[in-house]
Amino acid sequence: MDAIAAIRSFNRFYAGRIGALEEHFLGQARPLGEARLLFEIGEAGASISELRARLALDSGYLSRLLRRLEEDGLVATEPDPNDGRRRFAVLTHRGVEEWDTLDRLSNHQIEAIVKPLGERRSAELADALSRAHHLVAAASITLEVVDAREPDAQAAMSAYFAELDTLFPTGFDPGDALTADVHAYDPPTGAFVVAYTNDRRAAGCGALLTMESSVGEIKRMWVAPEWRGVGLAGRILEDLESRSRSAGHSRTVLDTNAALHDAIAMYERAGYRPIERYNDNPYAQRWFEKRW
Amino acid sequence: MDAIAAIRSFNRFYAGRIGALEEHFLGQARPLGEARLLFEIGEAGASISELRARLALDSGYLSRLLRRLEEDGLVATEPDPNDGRRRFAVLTHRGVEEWDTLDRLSNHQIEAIVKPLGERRSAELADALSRAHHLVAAASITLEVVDAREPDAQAAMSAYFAELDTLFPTGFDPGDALTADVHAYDPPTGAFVVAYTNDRRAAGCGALLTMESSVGEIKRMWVAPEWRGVGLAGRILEDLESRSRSAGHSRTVLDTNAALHDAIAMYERAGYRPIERYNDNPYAQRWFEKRW
DNA sequence: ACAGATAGCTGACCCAGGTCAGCTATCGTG
DNA sequence: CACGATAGCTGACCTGGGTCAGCTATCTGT
Repeated sequence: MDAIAAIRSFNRFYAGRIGALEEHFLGQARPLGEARLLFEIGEAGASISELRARLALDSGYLSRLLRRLEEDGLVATEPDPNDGRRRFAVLTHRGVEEWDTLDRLSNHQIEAIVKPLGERRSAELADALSRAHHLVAAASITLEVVDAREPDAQAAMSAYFAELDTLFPTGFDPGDALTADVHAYDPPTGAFVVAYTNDRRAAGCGALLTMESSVGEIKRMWVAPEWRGVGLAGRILEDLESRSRSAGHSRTVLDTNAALHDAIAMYERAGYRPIERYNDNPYAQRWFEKRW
Repeated sequence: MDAIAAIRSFNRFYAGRIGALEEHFLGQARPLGEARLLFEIGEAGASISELRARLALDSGYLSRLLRRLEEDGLVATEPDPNDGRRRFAVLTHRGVEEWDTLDRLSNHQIEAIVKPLGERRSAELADALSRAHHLVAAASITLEVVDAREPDAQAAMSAYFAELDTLFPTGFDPGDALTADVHAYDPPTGAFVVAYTNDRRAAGCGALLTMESSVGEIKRMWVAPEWRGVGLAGRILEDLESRSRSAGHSRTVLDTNAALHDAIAMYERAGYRPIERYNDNPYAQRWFEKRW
């Protein structure tokens, strides 16, 4: 794979250049671990357990780091009023000062690297890195089966319906779709899949239900606008199809609105073929199936 | 700066995702330092001093790492036949095997990250990273004054002349340009500047000489094809101008061939204005000056 | 009210990574 | 041939990062 070689060469180069640089300068004022922790606490503060999760640190190790920052007068901890076991860490005035210093230094560091490029090329660099960032983030989206009544699932479906409402000439009325209908997506005969980003935000969803014993129906296929064009819909569809196969279906069907051109094109690319109307969905003008 | 924010956000994300990943997996078989060293020795082998320079390691530390790899039967060292003080490290058969394993693992690791993207998006990612790589590499090019008789300078000029030869309708005959003429570039009245990449390869050059006591002349402005379009010529020109100012000149002049459209455009952007012919260079059709 | 779970802390310990001074063998130069 | 410089090695030492077991205080569910 050429892509892999490119990524690896980038890694080696970039790690040595920028990564090490940042580490080195962060580590000169105080040990890296402490600096990172200081950064992570930030001006908003954070609960200890949150920090432990975000930095993936051992609880003992984190305790010690915190105590050192406390001794240096950069951080103060206070018990959580709602739960006496938990504690909350905030930056002191001096902590904020050091945070600012680190932040400023970090900016200068990057600026120094980028300065020779001039404004136009810097913008190009930023653009290339943003694209790479977005693509890697997209690649690390994972699909999980959740209960369709859960907040994440409900939010995803709501976003989907809101979008349909603006897209369809007649608008869209979800009716019971968020509540009564969702039992059809319960395993083992159905599934509601949410696509989660690295930071646990829903990037899309899709649902499967069993129409007849040998027929699965795909519904609620949706991808958040910021994650379109990275093949996520295809991944969700594939996931639902494999669940359909596991459920013993011999084919999946789906309906869609003529206004959803991209979706239709995607279904066709995925091997779906037009069939006759199989339901009385007032918003559907096209029906598809895929056999295996 | 928006660019800086983008780069920092990328750094944080990327370091946590790919960087840490690579480190972690490299470090599981054997300590990271050893793994890196193994990688760096490579199938071609390397001299100890080379390794020390490339990995920026303390000589004692490197010695110890090497000895551990030797004990594990992965590396063998042999004295340099030409210089009894120096030693050369090569991978043994088992060393090559482990190298291959690490290499393969590294590929799989990246492949796993990239796989969900599909081929087209992977290629896009690779493209974005290559562009970023190239831009950062361009930004870290440094300018150094060298003796024009040195190999690097000679090579850069030769490449320049070879290019002129293909570009000019009449071809180009350098005459004494590589030898007798270069004394004009000797400091303090002149300067020959070579642009070095991170890995000490010449990416371009430029020269300054003193025509009259108050007039500097810019010559031998050249940028290697792979480094064009990143503002390097502008940097070299600026550097030479500042040297000209320091030398007490009140203006710089230069000549160029009408075929070199990009160069002419660059000179104009940099503030150069057309003047009358000031020399009898048979290859020049345009003459410029810049005053300050 | 009590058992078990949870959050955070402490002590003990380990290892990789890194630095420094000093040693030996060899080389290049006058 | 003697001198200083250079390449590499060894010993001694330090620090940061990290793990593990066990402790205490608190919370939650029954």
